[in-house]
Amino acid sequence: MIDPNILRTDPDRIRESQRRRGESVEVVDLLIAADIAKRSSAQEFDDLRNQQKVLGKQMGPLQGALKKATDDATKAQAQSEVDALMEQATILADAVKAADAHADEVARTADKLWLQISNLVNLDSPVGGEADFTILDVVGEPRDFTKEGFEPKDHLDIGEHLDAIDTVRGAKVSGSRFFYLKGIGAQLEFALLNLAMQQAVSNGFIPMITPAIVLPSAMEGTGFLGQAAENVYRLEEDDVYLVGTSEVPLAAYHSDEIIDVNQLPIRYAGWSSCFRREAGSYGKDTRGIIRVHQFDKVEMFVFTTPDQAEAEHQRLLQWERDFIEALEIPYRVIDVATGDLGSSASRKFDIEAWIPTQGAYREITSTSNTNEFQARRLKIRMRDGDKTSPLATLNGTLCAMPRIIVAIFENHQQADGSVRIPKALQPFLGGKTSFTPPA
RNA sequence: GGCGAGGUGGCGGAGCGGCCGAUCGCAGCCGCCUUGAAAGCGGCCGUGGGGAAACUCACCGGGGGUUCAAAUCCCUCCCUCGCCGCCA
Repeated sequence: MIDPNILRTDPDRIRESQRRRGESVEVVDLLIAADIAKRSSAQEFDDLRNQQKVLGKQMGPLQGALKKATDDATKAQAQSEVDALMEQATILADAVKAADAHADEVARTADKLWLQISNLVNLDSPVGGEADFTILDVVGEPRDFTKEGFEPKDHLDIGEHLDAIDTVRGAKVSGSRFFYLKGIGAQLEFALLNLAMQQAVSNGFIPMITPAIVLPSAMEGTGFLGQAAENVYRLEEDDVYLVGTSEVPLAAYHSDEIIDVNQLPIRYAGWSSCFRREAGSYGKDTRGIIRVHQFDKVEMFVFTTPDQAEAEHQRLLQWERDFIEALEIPYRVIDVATGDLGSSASRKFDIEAWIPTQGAYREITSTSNTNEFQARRLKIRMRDGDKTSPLATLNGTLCAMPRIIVAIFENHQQADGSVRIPKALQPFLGGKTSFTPPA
């Protein structure tokens, strides 16, 4: 959620953000009304409760006096005082109960509306839908296969030729959009994991292996139960969720905590399986492993101060670029448009790798600045002197396995069907320089 | 899965149903003392909401209940620890 003060002092900023996202603007007005109602009903409850407490404080001594009374006159006197007080208290108790129930209800309404407000978009983000991104940079030269004299094969052909990817058996065992990484394929993933972790650690990240199942509070807190909910697997029986990214367990790791500002930034590199329902993507990327229900990913996640968030966002982007460049993959960087940010991000940069057989750049990493949005929901604060305030969280993909493997296979394939191994990866593959089919 | 014990402020650890947002110790902060430090002494020392402020309300694992009044009694769920069973 965003700073409630903005709602009270500058609601137009929120309206503008919602408008740029293509989301409800009316909800802002509903929320303003609900916010006022919430505060006034809470005030009513406070007052009544205060009266009840004041009354309650008189009750003890009075009953004590009643007990100690020896003669009938004082006893009767005390008794009548107790009775009168009790009568008042009973009436008040009902009023308190009613006010409490009302305040609760009103607060719930307001809270629910708050969850419908997405993070404030960064005003520098391009406005529009999925196609309205701006291109920030293009790096590397796509290979000219015509000039090289052969037709590039797609990653699945290559993967099958190398006996590295098996989607047929994936589908047999688990259904469509599941796959096996086998032999070279599995080794490649381990090599990528090690390269990614080595880079992350040298950049000050703490490696983390996270749970892949989380409670609703973690999902809610990271903002994945809004529009993104349809893509989340839920285990009904236990009321838990499979994470679509380790961003969720990493963000929630410090939930309900107050972190000393001197410890920031805290950087984690999380490794976990990721699960996505891919609802509403029927027919898209049905071939190969570009869009799958389960994959592994190394994710960078940072807790920092809000004033450092934008600079950190640039650093995350740079680290993503470093990794892609180490793998010698041509790519471009895009500034994602407001309509395609997701509810948590204020700004998002995607890196898209060149995929030769598609003649297109396809998303392989994504880094988001969520400012204080997730931290507010997850109650993660920082202590600066005697002040506590929400901190900022950011996330960025370091290495999403299937898509990186796709990019490596397609971009580094050779005419003879082998795949060249980029230098940076060779130390993690026993010094091997190319992938060839198993004997 | 079964039985037992327990969940209180950064940590430890109290808390007859009203005087408890909570005694005390440690850690931390400020001051005094000291050439400096330690010790000692004095003070401060949870989080959040509302309010300009005075002040006020909420929170003692979560939720519900009893009561005029709940950290304290009842129900329920969760978690931690111990033992047993089962499985890695």
